[in-house]
This record gives sequence, C-alpha cells and structure tokens, in this order.
Amino acid sequence: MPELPEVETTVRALRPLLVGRTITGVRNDWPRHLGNVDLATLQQQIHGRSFQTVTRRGKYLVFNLSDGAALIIHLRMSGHLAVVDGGAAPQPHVHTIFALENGQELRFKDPRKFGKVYLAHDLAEVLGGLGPEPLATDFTAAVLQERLNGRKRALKPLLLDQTFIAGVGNIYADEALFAARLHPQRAANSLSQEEIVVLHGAIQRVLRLGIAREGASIDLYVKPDGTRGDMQNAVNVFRRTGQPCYVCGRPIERMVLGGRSTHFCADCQI
DNA sequence: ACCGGAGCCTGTTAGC
DNA sequence: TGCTAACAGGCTCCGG
Repeated sequence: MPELPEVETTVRALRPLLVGRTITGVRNDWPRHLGNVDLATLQQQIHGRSFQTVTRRGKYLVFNLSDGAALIIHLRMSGHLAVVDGGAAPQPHVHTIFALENGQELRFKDPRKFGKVYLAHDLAEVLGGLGPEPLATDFTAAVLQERLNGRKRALKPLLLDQTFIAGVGNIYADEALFAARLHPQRAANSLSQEEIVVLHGAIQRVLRLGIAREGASIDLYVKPDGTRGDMQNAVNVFRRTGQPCYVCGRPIERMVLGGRSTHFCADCQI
C-alpha cells in the first residue's frame, strides 16, 4: 500500500531525525528482509557510516551514507519505518533495526514481511529499471506520450508497471484514471493527444494531493509517528464499490485487471 | 510485447 | 459465536 505519496511522507518525517546520525549496529531476525546483502556484510559495511541524505525514488526510500554507499528500503505492502528511543518497548513485526549513536533506533516493522532492505554502491543496481519519476520536471506530457506510443496494454496495468512510471500503485492508479475520465481497460495506444495531456495532469494531481494529505490510511499505512494520513478521505473511486460516483451518482464498479482490484465509474470513464 | 498465474506473507473480513 | 477460507496487494518469476 505505501505508494509514492506514502513513501514521500515517510521520507519527509524521517529526514530530520536521521540526517547526521551515525549507524552503530544492525539487527535482523528475518533474513529475507535483506534483498541483496547478508546481515554480516550489511553490518560491516554500514557500521560507523552516517546518513547524508534521505530521499525517494519511486516507492523506494534512499538513504545516502557517508562513504558513498546507499541503504535502500522498499516498504512493499505493509512496511513501516519509525525512529524511536532504543529503550522503547519491542513492537511486534519489527524485523530489522538500525541502532544510532544517539541511542535511538530506526525500526523497520513489516507484518507481511514483503519489504526489502538493499545496500547499493551504485544506485542503478537496485533502481536502474525504474521508469520516470512522475513529479519530476522532466516528466512532461510529451514524455508520457512517447512512452504510451505503440503500447497495446490496458492503462491500469501499465500505470502499475514500475518500469513504465515509478511510484504509482493501486490507489493512485485508480484515482488518476478517474480524474482523467479514462476507463482502466482503455488501450494505451488509443489515447488522443488531448487525453494524454489530461492523463499526465491527473497523475501529477492525485500524487500531489496524496502528498499534501500525507498518504492514504486505508489498510495498514500510518505515518512514522503513528498518526494517520488523510488521503482516504479524498478518494473518488478506490474501495468505493457500490457507492455513488461523486460526479454522476452511478454506483462505482469493481473489476479485476492484471490481478488487481480496480475501481471506476462506468459512466464517467470512457 | 503482453497476459495470466503462482508465490511470498499475515491480519482482517466474509461466509457458513 | 466460532470456525475456516478468501482476500488484500507490490513485486518477481514462470510459462504461454
């Protein structure tokens, strides 16, 4: 569930707590949390390094360290990061912990255990396959048009494809298509230039709204401090099956596309 | 290029 | 009420 806005919210909350802090140790009780590195190597390589920057690429959190390497974390479905005092009570589902020199800890809680921790000396080792960053200034409608060109796939699974565009997940894909008034099954290469411009604007608008509202607390997601985001109160279609469309009143429909539940208004979206 | 399905997980929910 | 089964979903891998 954490998608671009939820990850961005997490990054913004963690940044002031981590930049300048030094890592003094790593603990892990679920080896599969570690994506491209084993615990011994991770401990040896990041011990004594400090956090230089805390940023985001797509749905990945990127922690640049003082030796040039980067710690990269993906929250996947249920991951949650928080900085707490080392003496704080142990919490269930915390499987990886980074101890800091100030006595605090960065705790990676992940009930469904899908999350991943990577160590990269070259970011491209982990992030190289990602598509464009949707809120970057160089992601223009023309770039979207070029990437849609010749693609026969339905729009919904294409938006979920991280190599097509980075950071969009199920919530924001449904919301962007509603905002663009485009049916989730529309073939990517069937869009007019005007529709592409509208879709481009819709993707950016729903992601920015999600960030402004600090994420959608629909299932497990909460901010690092444990409080809820507010985007769940601003969705138009996601998980609103059977409830009236805010624009036309027709009940929102649900279908499965690319294995994902997809919510849309059959009148508004064509 | 694209699609579908299995697998990874476990808390929550639907259904009996 | 209490149980089980299905479901949720980001991503990867597989076969077609």
